[in-house]
Amino acid sequence: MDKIYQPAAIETSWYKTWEENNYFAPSGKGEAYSMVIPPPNVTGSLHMGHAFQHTIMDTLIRYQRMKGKNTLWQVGTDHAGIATQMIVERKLANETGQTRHDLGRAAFTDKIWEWKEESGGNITRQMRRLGNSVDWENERFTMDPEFQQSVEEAFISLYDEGLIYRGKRLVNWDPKLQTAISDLEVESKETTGKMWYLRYPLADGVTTDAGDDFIVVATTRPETMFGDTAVIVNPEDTRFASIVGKEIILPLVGRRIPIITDEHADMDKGTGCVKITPAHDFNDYEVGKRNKLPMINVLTFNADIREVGQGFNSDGTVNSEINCFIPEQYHNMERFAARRAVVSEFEALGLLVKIEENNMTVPYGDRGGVVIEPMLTDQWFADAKTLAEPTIKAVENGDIKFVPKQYENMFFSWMREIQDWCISRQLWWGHRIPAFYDASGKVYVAINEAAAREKYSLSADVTLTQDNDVLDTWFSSGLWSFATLGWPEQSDKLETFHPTDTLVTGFDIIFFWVARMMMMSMHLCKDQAGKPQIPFKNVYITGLVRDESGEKMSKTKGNVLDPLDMIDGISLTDLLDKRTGNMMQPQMAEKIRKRTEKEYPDGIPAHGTDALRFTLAALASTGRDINWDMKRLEGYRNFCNKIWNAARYVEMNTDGEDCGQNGGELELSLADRWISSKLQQIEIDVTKHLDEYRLDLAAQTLYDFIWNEYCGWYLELSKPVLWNEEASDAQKRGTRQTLVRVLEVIMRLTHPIMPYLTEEIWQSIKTLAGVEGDSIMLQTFPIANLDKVDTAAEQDIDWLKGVITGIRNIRGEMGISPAKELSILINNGSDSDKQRLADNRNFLMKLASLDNITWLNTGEQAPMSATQLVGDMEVLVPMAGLIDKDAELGRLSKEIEKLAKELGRIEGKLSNQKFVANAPEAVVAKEREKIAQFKAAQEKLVEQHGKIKAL
RNA sequence: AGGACUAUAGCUCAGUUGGUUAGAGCGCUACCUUGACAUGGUAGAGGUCGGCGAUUCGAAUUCGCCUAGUCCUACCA
Repeated sequence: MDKIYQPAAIETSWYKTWEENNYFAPSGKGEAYSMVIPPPNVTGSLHMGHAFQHTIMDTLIRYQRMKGKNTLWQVGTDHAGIATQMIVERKLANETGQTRHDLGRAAFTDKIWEWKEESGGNITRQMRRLGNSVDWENERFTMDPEFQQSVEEAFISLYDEGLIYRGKRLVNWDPKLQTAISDLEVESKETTGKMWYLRYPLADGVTTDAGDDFIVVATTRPETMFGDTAVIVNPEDTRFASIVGKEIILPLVGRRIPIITDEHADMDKGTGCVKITPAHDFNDYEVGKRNKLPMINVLTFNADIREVGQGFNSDGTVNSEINCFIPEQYHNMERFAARRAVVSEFEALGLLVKIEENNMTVPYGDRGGVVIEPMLTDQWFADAKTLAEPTIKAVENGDIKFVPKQYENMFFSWMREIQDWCISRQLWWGHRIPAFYDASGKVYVAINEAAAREKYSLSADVTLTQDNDVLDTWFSSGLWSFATLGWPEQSDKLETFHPTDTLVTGFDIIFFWVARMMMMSMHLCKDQAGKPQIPFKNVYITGLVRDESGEKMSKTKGNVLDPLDMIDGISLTDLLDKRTGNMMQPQMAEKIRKRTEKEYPDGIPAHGTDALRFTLAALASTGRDINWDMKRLEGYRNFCNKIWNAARYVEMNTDGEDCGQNGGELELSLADRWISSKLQQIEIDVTKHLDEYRLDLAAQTLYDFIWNEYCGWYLELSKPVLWNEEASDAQKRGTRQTLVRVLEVIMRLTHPIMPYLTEEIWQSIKTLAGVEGDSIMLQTFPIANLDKVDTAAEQDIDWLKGVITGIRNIRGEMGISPAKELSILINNGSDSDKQRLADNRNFLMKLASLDNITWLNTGEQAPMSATQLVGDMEVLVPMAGLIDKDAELGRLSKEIEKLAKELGRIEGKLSNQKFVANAPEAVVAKEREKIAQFKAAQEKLVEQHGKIKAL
């Protein structure tokens, strides 16, 4: 073994071995345990968030596999409709200047498939490097023919049940991408806008009670006024009661529109009069439906003003009666230009009353980044309310649990208010909706044209054309948990692995994905008894991985870290290229460059997969975002090195030696019994933490045990046995065996988090440890054996540590070189101290670097010494020639002061009658014991202080 | 506007049912190339647990209010 841990050398080959031997596939034996990966975008690449989630999932699946479960980690990728289409459109524009319309639908989707082939391997390569033990043989892609079929089947059956419908509705429309999007894809941004107060003249010479021949309405979007079809006032509003039922003449257009009453008008807001534009505002749309108002669409699909509006009745049918006139100077005007133009015209006409600054939130498309328009279009919708109902119950009654639990509230509040889900998208990349239309526009839903003809008994002379729209990406990923297992076919796999056990994902897609998967699964999947099947039992919600200053990682900020760069390292030049290359806003490049040069002047060194995974696990406290800390990664890289070197030590001392594999008498030292005893508790703790998704605590437990107990104390304690020529074969055998077996168990305990290092070490020591097997990943997870718990040994070692630490403290504080061998004396020791001293003399001499220990009997005179107390026993280091008087006085004072402070606190407590009366006896007794002990110690130290001072 | 979460050492974070001398890593100080490891070892400094109040014999932990920050949902004619 090399002196320095070199991760790259061991990490590349083991993954290949595992994969080639098909260790990742379900074993077919034991209880099932399954997870699905949240399918990443097929053309994307993994970021730190993925690395984080994949580490958690891989740790869980490796742990369950080692526990003997029949494990499946379902892997695959998502076609990610809008995102992928945008990437390829941009690429096309950059390379040839063409748009997708220049190519046509078929040629363009071919281009996307090409791009998928080209870049789709990226993710899977990264996952392999991260050590993810997914079932590659059953990799799925949401656009695979089988998956496609599942999607169509789901759509058709929901349609046949009346849970999917088509209709003309107001939807969120992205004018840049020219598609409908769902509520969830809209991001609200806070901005300061303006509110314009406009005068609408009353028709027919009517005046208000105040004597005005006009009313005033307020709006933030004047350009939509071309589509106004009513003005409302509150039915209770006496100010306007007299003009209800009268009409106004819409300026610029000349259309007469009615003044009606509706609850929506708030008497205390604005002027109390509200203009209603049902085709361009969600509230107005509702008002329009309630009052059967016509709707006039005045915008084109890219949100310019139309030449003539489109009139509809409130039920969505065409209304050819209504006057849809739009003045010529506005034709094809961009929406914000039109806004300015309308305002100036109102001003010119003397109809602009005032302008107010107005804080408001404006909706933006999360992909296109432009302001969303409510747009009246024909779309497909899913009846989310009906679908949501059983999922709410499933969470309420605990069939599905969220970790951490507070996300359940978030889930409930959304699900109980859920709106119908717009599932059609005007894109080319995705699952084309299996719906066909005849010449009259009548719709037929079936898997293909032939099926449609048969299902609806259509004669051959009816021409059918398929719907041009595709389904929302989340519609298909909503089927992920069961469509990947073969649904709608009732496959064995589906039966074995569904519902899955744990879903690990980010809170940002609880609504997008988690909730949808629950709705889809519970509606479409039934168990044998016909009961709706949940997609998963537990949802582990992870936080976000942020940069060191707590900012979200994003390309535009230039603070993105690629997990592979943590693993393999990257030079500054390459890192700069990566961060500043191919930017949407090149002006940011210089800033990012400076920032990167400052943060990583030498690039990023290699740390290895295991260190990265351990770091992510250690940071994974539930319900909290992670601020990435490069120092932490370094620390855990050092931890890997520590383990590596401990293994080297073990190998050096056991390889070719008798470790008792073939029998022979064994004598275990106190240290051997102690470390074995401690190990049992660690096994219990790690198991508990992993079962409770506390990977951070599991990692912390392992770190502390391995570094401090095993390496820090036990390896040191093994030396006095192994290097002692007087030790017997049985003693050496006992220590060697303990050394190697404990290490072997540690490797298995740690393997789920750090697969590579543990496999490498395990392979080189398995024979010495007397175990057999091809790979650590197929070994059993350690189970505590309580027979090995040895409380006496643990107490003895605590005593030993106390003596050693006491002497080291004197050395440290007094500046005595560690190389200087000391003669110490023991005073006021009990019989058990004497026994312990006799048992542990070797350990003590070696670890405290002593050349002599003298036991003082009662009454024997001790030379002037520095003193450390271990219980009542005094450990004395003679001062002569070694210790400065003032330094020792200082040290003693410090100790005395500490004790005094503590004594004051406890005495206060005990003098409180209420405490003594009310606190449990054990607590009071404990305090009394402490006080006695501290008092005795204090007295001794004070006496010592006095003696030295008198010198 | 409603809700959730967070606030503990210089930094990043643990602290499970109230009783610990409040912990870890990194950083800092001093000393040390001792035969696994300087990606190391030993010792040490550093905290009125955001503020106020309540409950309790006892609060970092429970409750209320406040402050600061993050996020979500809704509304904004």
